[in-house]
Amino acid sequence: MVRPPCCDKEGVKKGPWTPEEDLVLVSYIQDHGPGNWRAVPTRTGLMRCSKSCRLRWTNYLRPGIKRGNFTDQEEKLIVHLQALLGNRWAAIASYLPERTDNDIKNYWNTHLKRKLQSGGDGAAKPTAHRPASSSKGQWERRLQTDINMARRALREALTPLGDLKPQQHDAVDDAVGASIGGSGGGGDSPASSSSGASLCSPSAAAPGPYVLTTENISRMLDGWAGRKGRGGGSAGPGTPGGAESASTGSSDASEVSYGGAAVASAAQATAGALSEYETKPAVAAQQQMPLSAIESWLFDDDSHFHQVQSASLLDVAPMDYPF
DNA sequence: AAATGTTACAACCGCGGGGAA
DNA sequence: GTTCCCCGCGGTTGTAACATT
Repeated sequence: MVRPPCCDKEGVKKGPWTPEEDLVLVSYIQDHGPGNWRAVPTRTGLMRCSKSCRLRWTNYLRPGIKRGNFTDQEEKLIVHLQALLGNRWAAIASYLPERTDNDIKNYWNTHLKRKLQSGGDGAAKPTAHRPASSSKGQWERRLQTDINMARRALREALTPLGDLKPQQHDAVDDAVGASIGGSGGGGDSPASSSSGASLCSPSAAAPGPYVLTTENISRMLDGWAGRKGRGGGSAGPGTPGGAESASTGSSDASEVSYGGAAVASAAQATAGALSEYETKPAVAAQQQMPLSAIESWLFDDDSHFHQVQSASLLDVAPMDYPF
């Protein structure tokens, strides 16, 4: 078997993607669906390696991505999940359906990490409680306490989403359910973390229709058309359409002015077609996993939490988050 | 207004796992 | 059972945008 050319080979372009490249990629995926990334560069003629194509798609072009500011809810959720799961961004991303792992990772590194460091110092780093000198039993007890506290914190973070009773929290449940269904308890959600769960796009979910596939893509393409029409682009090539700037503070698509109608409508069609590829697995995942696992984990176990807490909290510094 | 420092984010790199041959 | 390929993940880097001096 001859190994096909790889990223290192000459002629492979690197750096920011141009709108044209994005368009090529999107239209290819429209026709063939995501996957088989290896074939994408050769079939599209893109001078990019397969990895780069996949990354561009999953982190930027994929329908259902919310860009722009993180809400307080999201922020808290990330902090709690990070305490719970560590730097497993893909797993964390599966709880935030419209965010990519890369986005979350970046946000953590730029905002949250610093916040935690400045606000809470050592005490705010639950995963850093590595027992240098404590006995194994103590360590395990401590770990268990951390887990329970993180669990409780997560539950508290989730609760305001709709003053949810255990059966009512749609958005969280959808995300959580899908992710758990994919991960099978291990926490890792191999193929689904970014492509599966994020596409189950909780239309019923919390704050408005932030990310429907068509809007996302059409905004992007609209931006290209707009800039082209205006004669070039001042926005960086890596941010086609300035989707994020258009959506800063609000993800309401209605705020975006649509200039390039033709391209935008083409994009609508594109996104519509894409949603076929994208939503099926997500729906399947949802059907498989009726998302009760996290619920029971968060809610049913509360009594146990109190037991553990009262037993071991006395000698363990509580996690406190500075926000 | 220019220079410098800081922040935010897109993209790259290397590694490991899973599946097919 | 082994090898190879593809894909996904997490860490890291590069750079544009923004803020400060």
